[in-house]
Amino acid sequence: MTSAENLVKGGHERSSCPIASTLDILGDKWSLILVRDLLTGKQRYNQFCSSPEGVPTNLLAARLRKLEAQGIILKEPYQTRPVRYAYTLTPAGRALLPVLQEMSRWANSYIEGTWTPPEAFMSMKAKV
Amino acid sequence: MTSAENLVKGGHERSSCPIASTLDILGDKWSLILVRDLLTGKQRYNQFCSSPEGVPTNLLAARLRKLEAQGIILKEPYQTRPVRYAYTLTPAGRALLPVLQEMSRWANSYIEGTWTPPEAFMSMKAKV
DNA sequence: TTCGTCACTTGAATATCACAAGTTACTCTG
DNA sequence: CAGAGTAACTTGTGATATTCAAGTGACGAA
Repeated sequence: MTSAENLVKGGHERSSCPIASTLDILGDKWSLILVRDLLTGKQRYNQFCSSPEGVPTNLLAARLRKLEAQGIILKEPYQTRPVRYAYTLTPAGRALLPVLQEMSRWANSYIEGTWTPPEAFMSMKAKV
Repeated sequence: MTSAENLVKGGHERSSCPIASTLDILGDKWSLILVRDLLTGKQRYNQFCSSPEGVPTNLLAARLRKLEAQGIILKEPYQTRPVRYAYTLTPAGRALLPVLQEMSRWANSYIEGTWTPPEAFMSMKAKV
């Protein structure tokens, strides 16, 4: 059972369709890229910046803010002096793993030239 | 094995990551809504228009064109006088079913108020 | 004191979006 | 045959979002 504090905060959904609602929250070019990076161990602003897709830094900041507000990621300082932040996935964020795995499977089958993710990623189980 | 004619035509991908490549093709607010409608039996322009999300007609036309160009959907006249068109999914399009199923599962667990899709949809197998 | 790094902001140009209205081709009704 | 209706779009306009480049502030190291 999913308790209330694990729920994502949607804004103004277009409909109650689960697919449409998911897209309202994650349906853009960058959000799921960030979730991918977080699932594969990246935690810091600079690490996201240096992913091969090259997210513009203002969009990165905006997306991180939005995903945090929605309860998909968590921002915490992991040191003071100077203060540095680590971003991590909430249970809701980690639960997106199967979506990304299916996307990978699809791309590997239907888009030429996509690399196959590490076996570790494809066989990973979301521990929520 | 997937033969060449079943492959999707990506434009200029940001990277060879299968997730990023998928998002380059489908990472917007409307494309997967259309795939959902097609998977659930809708075939015509007006039917897409009347989905509860209310896609603007200019975007609908643009997305249909794009998805057709990418090889995810097929546009065929199903009658002449007057000519009327039916849109259907290609094998690549049908293969997106598991992605949508996982999105539904995620939304049902983590977004409050989403309706659960018909059992028929959730247990459907993509016959590619 | 100057340099570099991290984590962002700001600004300007461009692209995309939503909303409303119009168009074309045809059929159907009276 | 005039007028209304429907399907499948297209066009125009203003708002919003995205990209690209550059700048900022806090700190730490040399």
